Amino acid sequence: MSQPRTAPSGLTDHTGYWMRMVSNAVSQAFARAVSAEGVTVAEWSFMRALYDLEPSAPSILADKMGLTKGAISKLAERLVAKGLVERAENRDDRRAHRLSLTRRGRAAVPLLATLADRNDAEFFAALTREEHETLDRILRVLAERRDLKAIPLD
Amino acid sequence: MSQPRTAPSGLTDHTGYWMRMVSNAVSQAFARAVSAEGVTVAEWSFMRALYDLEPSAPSILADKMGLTKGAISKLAERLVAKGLVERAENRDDRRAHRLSLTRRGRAAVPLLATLADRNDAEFFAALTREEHETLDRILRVLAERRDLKAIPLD
DNA sequence: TCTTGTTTGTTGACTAGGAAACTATCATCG
DNA sequence: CGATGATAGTTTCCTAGTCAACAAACAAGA
Repeated sequence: MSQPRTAPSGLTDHTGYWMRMVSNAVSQAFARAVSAEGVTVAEWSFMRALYDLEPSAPSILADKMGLTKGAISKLAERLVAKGLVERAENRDDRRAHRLSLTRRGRAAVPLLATLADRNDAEFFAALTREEHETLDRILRVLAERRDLKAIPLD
Repeated sequence: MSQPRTAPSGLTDHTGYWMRMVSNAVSQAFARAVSAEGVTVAEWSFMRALYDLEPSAPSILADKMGLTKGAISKLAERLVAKGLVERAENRDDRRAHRLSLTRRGRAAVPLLATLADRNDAEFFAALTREEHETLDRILRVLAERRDLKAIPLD
């Protein structure tokens, strides 16, 4: 339909390409925003998850966030070092740890949430209300059909 | 509108969150597909760009792909090592190099394009034709408004 | 109980990319 | 011409993940 038979499809012919492009841009913009508060996007995500689930085992977080346990282990370590998260032993099962937010960590969540709100709003401001809703709906459909990790949370 | 005033917005309240989720899933699926051919998603992207633009300077590629010149430098090196890309000196300006696909590299593009087609089709099969078109349109709008690098290509 | 198997989390080796310092080349203006 | 500044790529250091090997703790059956 487009070109003579010899031209292979191009990058921009694929929805996945645009998806990656836009997704990267959103994340980068958000990364910039939260870096002013001294955290990364992954750290925000971790803290927000804990906010609802604490105290929670690393493996649960890994599942919710779609990261490996190795990644969670290191992420938790960074947050502990920053004084935003604390690790406690579990008396019943000493393999399992229990992670929770520190007072400081918990206090930071609403502020970061505000930044996230603002970033999202600014980025998708180019869309009409209807387009935005449609986009949301489609993304959720795709996520559900694919049984992507990190489902609910809230 | 959602909860009482004290609950900060959650991760899943943001479109950017779902975007990252879905985008990662598409990319991962595609990464698996192309890895069978011994290349990564970034390498495919690089090769596909060169397919249309060769011979091309690294800086141009960096611009098209939205990567830093450092990243391109390393990416090119990997592809040269794999025998898929070659680097030539530019007689006029010896700072600038000219990158092109080798015969093997060029030959691989149509096959990889087929894999990309299939991956995209499978992933978005959950959508109706209309939804798919809408999604495409919205993503392109967002990309353009944000003046994202890596515009046309084809 | 003890042994075998499973689960939980950590660690190390590796990959990929960004930021900034660095090198080499070119351009320009005195 | 020569100095100064701009430009093209490379390199180094850092962050952030994966994967696979691992150690510690638990579970369950002989």
